[in-house]
Amino acid sequence: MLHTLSDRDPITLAPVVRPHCESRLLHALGKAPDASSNMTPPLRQRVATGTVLLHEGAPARHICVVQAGTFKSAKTGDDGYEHVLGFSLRGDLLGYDGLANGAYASAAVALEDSVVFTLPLRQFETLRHADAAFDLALQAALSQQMSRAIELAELMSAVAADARLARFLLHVSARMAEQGLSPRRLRLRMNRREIASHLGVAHETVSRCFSLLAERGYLLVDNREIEIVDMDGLRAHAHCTRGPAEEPQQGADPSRPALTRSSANGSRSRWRAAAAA
Amino acid sequence: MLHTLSDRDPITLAPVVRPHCESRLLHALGKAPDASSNMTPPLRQRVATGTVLLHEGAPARHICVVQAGTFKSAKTGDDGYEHVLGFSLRGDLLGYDGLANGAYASAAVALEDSVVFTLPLRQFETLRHADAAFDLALQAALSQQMSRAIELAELMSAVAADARLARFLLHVSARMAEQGLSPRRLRLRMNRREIASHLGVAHETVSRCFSLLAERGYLLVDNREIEIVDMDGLRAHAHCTRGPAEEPQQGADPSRPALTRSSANGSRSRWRAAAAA
DNA sequence: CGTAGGGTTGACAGCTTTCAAGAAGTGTGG
DNA sequence: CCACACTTCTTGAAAGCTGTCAACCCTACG
Repeated sequence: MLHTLSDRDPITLAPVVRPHCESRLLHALGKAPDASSNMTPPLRQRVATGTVLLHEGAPARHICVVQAGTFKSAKTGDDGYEHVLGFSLRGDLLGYDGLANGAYASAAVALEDSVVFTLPLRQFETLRHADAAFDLALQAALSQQMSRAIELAELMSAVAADARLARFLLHVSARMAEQGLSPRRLRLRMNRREIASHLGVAHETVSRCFSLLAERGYLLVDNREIEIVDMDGLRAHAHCTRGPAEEPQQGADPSRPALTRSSANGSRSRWRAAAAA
Repeated sequence: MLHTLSDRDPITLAPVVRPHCESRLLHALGKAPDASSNMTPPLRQRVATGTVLLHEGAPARHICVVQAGTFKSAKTGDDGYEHVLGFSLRGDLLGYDGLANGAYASAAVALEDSVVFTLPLRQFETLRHADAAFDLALQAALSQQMSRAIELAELMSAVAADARLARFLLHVSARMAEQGLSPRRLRLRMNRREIASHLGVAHETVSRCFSLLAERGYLLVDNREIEIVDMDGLRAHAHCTRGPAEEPQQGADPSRPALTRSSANGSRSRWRAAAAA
């Protein structure tokens, strides 16, 4: 169930070359399209769930921009442990870490069916010098990426596991909002183990923290479907550097009965939140 | 004891404008100097220990390149907790995270008397387009920075505190080696609290881990003077994702008596390592 | 229908944090 | 030069949280 793209032939699944792709690339990078597309258009490439788009350690020959979908960036240690560095959405660059050493420093794996623009490095350089708009968009994307790296470093810093998870969810929520989606209803593309690896905790702990945040009344949890019902509460919980968020009054708020036990019964009430008892 | 540079007048301490500074900048960025310096030279600026070179949240008007010395990048939370994001040495860029949002995402503070090149953003853009060598050097530095960010994210990931410290020391060692300095004798420019913040642990834990690594015979520790005496052992200790490095035989190796108790007696034997008892 | 993978929860050992105190280093002023 | 204050570093003890091991439920899939 895990496809891989050969390094020699990175366009394996469904290469679709379209006119005006460059404008779309610029759009994906967050800039208004530029009419001066006199370059050969970049390749638009579909990537199926589970596909390894970039292999860690492989010679870096391409730079990719996520146009749709979700990727995880991961690095596998000598002991086989996979460390998830981050998740990439529309507009994010993949493979840029390969410029320095000529080889990708991390792998990129599609977590859902996705679409990327693929630029050979040579074309990448050419584009940068020929198209000012592209260069600016790139520059901005890079800087953004850098701030995001900082933000994510903060996420993993000296806090309790539940606060980390809260920050992670707020981060995801913010990115959803950036793309015009609902910041409250999240559909996580990654499993618990990947979240755990990203946050630097055990996957069981992630599970427990989801339960805790649900108990507190901040979330409704149904597997990967998350609904944030108390954004401020979640934010408060995320802010506490240490300790359980300065005495949350009582364990569970009686005024907010909230549902419990995932998938107890049918249709819509599969949410997990707090035990009424 | 904490100087700050005004945002309006960033050249406060000892502005020294020299000819051919651009070549030196390129050199600092890791590239061979280019003879075609027809630009106004960037400003070379001395920064005293403790000076805040870039203020978090301040409008981003400059990009700096570290020419000599050490800086810490830090972000202060709403609760006043300072999170140390990383340490910057010669060739590293400071302030690049400000390009995206127009304001610096993190502060940069000198940990020792240092020297930086300061480029106004406008000049920065001009330089990039006019000087291909500069642009390439910048690109490489950015990519390097990105890989470094990944590396550091790895450092903080799901491992025990002692392994984190081991990784951190190996990281510092490698950077020292990059600059032609000894990879074994390290002179840390940051205090325990800053290391702790960077690693995401309590500063007491850092202290204890130093003691542990010294006990194991990997290090000699005298405050901020560190000597790595068993690089392979340290590396092995850093590699273990979890657990105390698969049974280190016994607590202390009798064949390596090693010194103990810092500053017990005079001259050179102030190293701390293992209790002989 | 059986298997495999994902998610949740419990129990316990272990590590880390926190609180507290002491030792050592640094800088200032008398 | 010494005393003093302040910061940094180290160490101890107790409490808390997290990791590990294990079991269970559910869904997807062959």
